[in-house]
Amino acid sequence: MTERWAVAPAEDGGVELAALGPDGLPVGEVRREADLAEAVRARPDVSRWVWRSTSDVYPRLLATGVRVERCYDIEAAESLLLGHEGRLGEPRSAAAALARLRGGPVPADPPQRSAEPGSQSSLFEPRPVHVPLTDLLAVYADQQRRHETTAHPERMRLLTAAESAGMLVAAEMNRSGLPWSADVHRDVLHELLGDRYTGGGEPRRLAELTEEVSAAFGRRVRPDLPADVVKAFAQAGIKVRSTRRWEIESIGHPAVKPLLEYKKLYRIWVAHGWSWLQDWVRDGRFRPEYLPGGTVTGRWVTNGGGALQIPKVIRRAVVADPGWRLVVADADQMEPRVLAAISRDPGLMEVAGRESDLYQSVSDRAFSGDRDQAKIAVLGAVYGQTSGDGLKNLALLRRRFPKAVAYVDDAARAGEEGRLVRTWLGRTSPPAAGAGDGAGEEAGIPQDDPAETAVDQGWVPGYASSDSRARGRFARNFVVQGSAADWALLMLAGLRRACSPLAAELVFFQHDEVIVHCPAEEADTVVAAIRDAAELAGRLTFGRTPVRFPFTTAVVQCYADAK
DNA sequence: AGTTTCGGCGCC
DNA sequence: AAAGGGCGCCGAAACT
Repeated sequence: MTERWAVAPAEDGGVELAALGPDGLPVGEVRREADLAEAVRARPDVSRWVWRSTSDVYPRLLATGVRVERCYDIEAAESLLLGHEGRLGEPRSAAAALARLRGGPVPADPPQRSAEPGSQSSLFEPRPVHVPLTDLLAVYADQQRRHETTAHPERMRLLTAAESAGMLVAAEMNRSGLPWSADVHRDVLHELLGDRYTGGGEPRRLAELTEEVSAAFGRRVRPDLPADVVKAFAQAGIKVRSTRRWEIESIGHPAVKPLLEYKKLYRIWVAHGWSWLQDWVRDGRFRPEYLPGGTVTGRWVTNGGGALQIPKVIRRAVVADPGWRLVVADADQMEPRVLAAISRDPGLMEVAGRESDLYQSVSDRAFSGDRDQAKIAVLGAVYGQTSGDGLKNLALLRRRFPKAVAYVDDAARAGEEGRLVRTWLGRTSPPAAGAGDGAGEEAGIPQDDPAETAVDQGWVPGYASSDSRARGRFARNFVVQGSAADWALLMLAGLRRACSPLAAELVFFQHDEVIVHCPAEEADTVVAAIRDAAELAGRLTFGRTPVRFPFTTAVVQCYADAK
């Protein structure tokens, strides 16, 4: 049974519904019913719901305990299709898509809401322009057509389906939250920072370190002010350009040690300290708001709470409920495995076809067993390192894995030349600023005069400007990081499906890592489900490939115990 | 006074 | 000689 229906909340609080045929066109009349959640609950055989926006509709369903199997998120798809068409930056709302279809004035997208601690998802957001279901269906039909005009229609269909699945996962995780012990968090803070208040505001330990730094310099220095620290070093006869860790850690000065300690703890204090706890943790759950596809590469971001940057020491506060466990799963060397899959480099596919440590295998083949050098080389190839050991090692890498390096080199060249690059499934890089025919430009902003721009950027004929080199590095990374994000979406979708008959819940996702919260007796099932989802995602995303996608999994009560 | 940018670091 | 990619967060500094 693969019934597909479209649904749209109506302006009067009711709901519009339509059954869709295999061709995606409505079958029969649009129906009106009184209640969104009831309408969906009454149709358990529907396997895919087509709607404008998951973040608009799905939280309302979840609030009444209704889950759906699959959806098609029209606005998420619009964004991906626009991107593929090289028109990223044009408004992506359903109302805008409709206006483009009908030839009316295209409304700008509503401004992005900034983070608001504790806000219950998107329930109270200002309403977007309402699009009646019949119009929504016109946009949907047009999108189906546009899928067919892409380079790989079957991949694009998979991508919009996967992004939609990600939207479901995100909405469910937004609701469930990450189990969080405020008591443990406070213990950690006290252990690291000491008492919270010492008159001035800094916790005790930071105040002590400020004294130590000042004593070392022989004058009052505020370690949290880079300008002050640079000046203090200068007065001590040491020239530093900044106070970055890598720049000052090798300096032989007594202020360095307490200064670095201060920076580390200061970071914890301001980003994940007591006020963070107050703002983001309620009823034993940390509830960030996940935004799938929030980055150009398709990686997720979170809106507030910094959920994707939880410091290792703070992870002690992530604790399973009594009788429950956290299944923490981390994909092993995801990016080079993805590079193997997309480049089809025979040598890299061979080492990525094993579950054993990929960097070790690469180093055995090309770096005389020096794993660290191999890892630096691989990551340098993916990130576009242009100096240091990475560059030297890149030559070794290129000799053994020519197709893999050529793949990212080609992407880099495309980026330098201002061409678009795509992930394996077709997510597309944004056009370079000032490039293209103006379709992707902001209205009212004139394009730079090419000659003037070239002068400004120090462009010399025959050489890439620093700007174009930056675009090259971006594009090089984009194809790998983005294709990895493609794969991760499919993995998440599969895992979500496997968990649906269980009590287990997905509670955390961070690029290549997932956490499932489940009753202890389900843990083994979940571990197996993760492994299966990863392998299935590999086949779905990349087709037939020898590349394996192993996970390291740990069944723990506390996140910090997983490493 | 309010808004934007910068510096530095957290995560992958 | 030479800046490795993607993000979010915060306070301070710089701005309007």
